[in-house]
Amino acid sequence: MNKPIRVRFAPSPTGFLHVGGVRTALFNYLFAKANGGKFILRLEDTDRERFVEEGVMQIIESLDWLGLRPDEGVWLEELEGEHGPYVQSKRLNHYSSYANDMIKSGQAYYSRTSPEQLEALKAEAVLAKRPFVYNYAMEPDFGSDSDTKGLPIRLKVPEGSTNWTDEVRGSFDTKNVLIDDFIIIKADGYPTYNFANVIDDHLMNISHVIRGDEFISSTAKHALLYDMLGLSRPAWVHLPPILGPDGTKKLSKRDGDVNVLDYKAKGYLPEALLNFLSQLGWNDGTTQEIFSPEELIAKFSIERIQKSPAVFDAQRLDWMNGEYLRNKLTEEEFIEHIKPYIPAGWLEDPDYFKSVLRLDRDRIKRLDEAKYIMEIFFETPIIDKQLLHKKDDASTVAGWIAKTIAALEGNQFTHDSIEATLREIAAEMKVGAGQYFYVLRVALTGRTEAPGLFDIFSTLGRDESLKRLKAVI
RNA sequence: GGUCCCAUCGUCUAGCGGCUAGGACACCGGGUUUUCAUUCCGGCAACCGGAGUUCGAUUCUCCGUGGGACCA
Repeated sequence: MNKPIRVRFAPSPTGFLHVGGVRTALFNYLFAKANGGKFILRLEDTDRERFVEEGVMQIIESLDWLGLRPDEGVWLEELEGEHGPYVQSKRLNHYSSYANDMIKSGQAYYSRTSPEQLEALKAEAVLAKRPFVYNYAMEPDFGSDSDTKGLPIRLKVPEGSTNWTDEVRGSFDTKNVLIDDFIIIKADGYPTYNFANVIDDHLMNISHVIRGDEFISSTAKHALLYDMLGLSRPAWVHLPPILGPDGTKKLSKRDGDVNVLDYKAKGYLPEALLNFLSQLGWNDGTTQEIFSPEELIAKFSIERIQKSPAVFDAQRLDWMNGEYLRNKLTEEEFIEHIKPYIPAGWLEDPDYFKSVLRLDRDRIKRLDEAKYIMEIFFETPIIDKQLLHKKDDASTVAGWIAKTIAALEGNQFTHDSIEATLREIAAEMKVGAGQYFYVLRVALTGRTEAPGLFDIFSTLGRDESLKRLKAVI
């Protein structure tokens, strides 16, 4: 009785995979894995005008980075499966075969309305303030002309109504008079989205259609198609939209909803991004915030998918990424992750690199920040004199630094010995530690934010530290 | 213009008739620290409005308002 669980992610390669698409892919993936089902990747490329060649590889690369590997369908090489091909442009024979059958049975027809006539009909409807719903009665009389070449095929929508159930929103009931005789095969011979989608989901044995809620309004058409073809319907699961930061419109490019590979470039971990996205429109009902991919699979359920939209909050993503960076990686793993973001030369002395990393690791929220944060330990900083003399005049500062150099020459140069010496000097000069240490920090790093001062000294070592101090006086 | 969907802190959300409406991000204080970050403690902050149902509504129903999606 129960159909095997088979879900698909079916993007159109019209651009790059973006955040909304990833969330859809993720929920499909989680549902499949949670139920021992199959996750299928299908490409909907019948919109030839908007097709982007690189789009296909970008989608695969993105899913691969995220670890959302399909069980079946389009992939780098090896995948595919018994229901292929998984690219719609290679499945044209299926669509025309179904369409022809529907014409024979009178469920569909070749439409002879010209674009001009169509426009006129629309204008008429607008003028009469009536919704425009195309139907068979509007077809022009074509007499004995039986040439059907280059004509689009329309569905002949029957009377009655179509109802269907969404697993998260409940049932919908649409009067068929509101559904127009939509085109199923375009004049160029390609199927429309609505048609190809249904045929493929049927042929590929899809049990659950999990997709964005922008498809709710076309689902009645899909349900109708299944019924007319006598096919059993899948379960529909529509996901709430992800809105941009101001909450008034869908997340767009302007809000950072760009190629997900940009998130990789910026140094987000895939686990963190998935964790974050999993909470947009779903939660497990507890106060848990951090979920490993395995936990998500174990806990995911359609019942807990939200109805209301979610706003994409980049700050929360940054926080979560920081959590992963700090707590979910071993030192070795962290180093592996950070490599692409830093100069290779920094790793020449692994022990030194590790000692720097231990000071800076908790400060890194995104891997692309690592270079800036760590570079003070690998490159001679440029000192802004204005910054150096911000709190005290140049001669005072020079005096402090000279004294510091002298005192540190013979120091053992451990964190504690440096601290003892510097505090002694501060007391001796009757200068506040905050003021004095500020100057040393700037002299050493060129910055006002950095790790602890004594850690900087001891990590840099005596030679480098003194060299930097001497350079500013 | 038509059809449909949604509605708890600024944001992600818990709640499924009776709670001081909970957690997290952000923000603001304070401790730790020489600074930023980390960390710990504390604080600010929400049930869109109006009817109805009910002994009792954040929760159920209806209307309104607001936001969104699709089609045109």
